[in-house]
Amino acid sequence: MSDSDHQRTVNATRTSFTVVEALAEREDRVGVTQLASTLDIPKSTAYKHLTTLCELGYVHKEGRKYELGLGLADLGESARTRDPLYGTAKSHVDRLVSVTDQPAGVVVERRGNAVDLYRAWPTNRPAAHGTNSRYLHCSAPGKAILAELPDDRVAEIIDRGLPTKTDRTLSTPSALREKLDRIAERGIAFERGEQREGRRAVAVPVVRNERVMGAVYVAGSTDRMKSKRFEEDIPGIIISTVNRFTSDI
Amino acid sequence: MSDSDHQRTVNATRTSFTVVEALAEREDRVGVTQLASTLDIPKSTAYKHLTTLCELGYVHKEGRKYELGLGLADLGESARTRDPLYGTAKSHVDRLVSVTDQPAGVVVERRGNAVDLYRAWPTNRPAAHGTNSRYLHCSAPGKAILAELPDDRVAEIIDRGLPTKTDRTLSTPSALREKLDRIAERGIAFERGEQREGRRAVAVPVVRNERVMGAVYVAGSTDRMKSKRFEEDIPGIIISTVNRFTSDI
DNA sequence: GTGGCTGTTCCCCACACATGAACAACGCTT
DNA sequence: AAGCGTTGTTCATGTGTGGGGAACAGCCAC
Repeated sequence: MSDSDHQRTVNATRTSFTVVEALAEREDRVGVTQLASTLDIPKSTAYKHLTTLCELGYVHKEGRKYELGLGLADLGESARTRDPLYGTAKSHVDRLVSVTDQPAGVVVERRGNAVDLYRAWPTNRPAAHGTNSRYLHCSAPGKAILAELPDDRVAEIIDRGLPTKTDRTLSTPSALREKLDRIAERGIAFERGEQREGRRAVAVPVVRNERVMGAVYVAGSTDRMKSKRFEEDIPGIIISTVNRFTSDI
Repeated sequence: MSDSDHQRTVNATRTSFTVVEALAEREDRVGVTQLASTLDIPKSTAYKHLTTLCELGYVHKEGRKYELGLGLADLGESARTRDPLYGTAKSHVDRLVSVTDQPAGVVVERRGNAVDLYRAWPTNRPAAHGTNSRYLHCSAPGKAILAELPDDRVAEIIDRGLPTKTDRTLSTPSALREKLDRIAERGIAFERGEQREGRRAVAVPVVRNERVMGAVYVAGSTDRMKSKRFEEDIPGIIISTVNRFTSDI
């Protein structure tokens, strides 16, 4: 597959994005040599692509080190707000935040990872940004989506590994599969400190035409989400919210 | 410049991003032929790049039409949260929202456009997302940044045109330049329905080592921002906020 | 059915990308 | 301050590949 595809695709584009992705994964800035060696490509090639990406504004050069450029922020915003779920779910997420006085959001899946389309926080108690897991298996919205995904897709994702984030993370295929069955039955997913100690969440998948579009969640610290509120009230609110806008997509 | 640069940069990458940018600018999905004709490139070339970008997850193919993919959302988030201003300003913006009970944010400039690094809204009254101007000249944070930018950069940006958004937009170079001088003197910028009818905002530039890093703003509808609150109270709050974190960057 | 669109594939050649090696610039150690 | 290792940058080259035209196929409207 790759051999025939390579014939009809642009290799240079691929390497350029490999460079960008490498920069995205690193926390710190990085030099040409370092980047080239981690990607196992010649220095000069890395340099040429970095220069090109700089010129386009998607990579930023600070001194002799490179990092992600803000051009990507523009593109990313365009991509997020373009998704059909964004437009329909946004106002409902906002209302969830008001009603529950807790952070809420809407998540979609792409290539086995969770992507936040939109999230909002209660004003006086803003939560951390960018801390949500990219992994599906250890978050409420991720599991809600997984439970609705076709079996072969789930298998693919499981095969890529189930990293352990806390000691409650479901990191074996069998444990995860069993949980997903229960989630599919009930139509709701819970997260109890599986991606971060002290964090809880409830999520409901958004299904349309038998395809899962994403999931809506409400999150919060364990002390704000316990017993009936966590297990019944908030689930009920989310379910009715999702029902409401699933019909009028 | 372009001729010599073309020798040491990757053309294929450039066209790939041209394709992505074209998709970002269009509201609707687009087909190969249509895209190729607007970009004035051969169909087959457009097709090859689109296919490559699809494979990488940065473009999404729905039926026979193409649109931006969610891979860009990931990269965009990485880029935003990586900016030094993001980390330092975020919590202060959150506090501005609490204190003023109005939307606030932090903006940086890239390539003559305004990019929102972070913004937040009061819980019960969430504002529209993605509606802020990409233009610098008609928003409070944009003007705050312009006022601190070197003259040649300002000239470049003015040369690219000053689109009129409302009848209050400063759309002539002389009017804008005059205003920027006053903003530079006072260290604060006001926006009075210049980018959208009924919207007001106050912004303060963040300057470090004589270089402008970005601007922090508080926005709101005209009826929530008038007289002393608009002209003195909120400006004072923002200035003291910015002063506080400029010192400990 | 038919015609005019699309998207997709084919194929070939110029040429621009990938590459290693040479060069220059930095910064650390002494 | 000088030297040396490291890094970034440039150069030169052949070869793989991206660009582009044109042919093919698939859709939809009429």
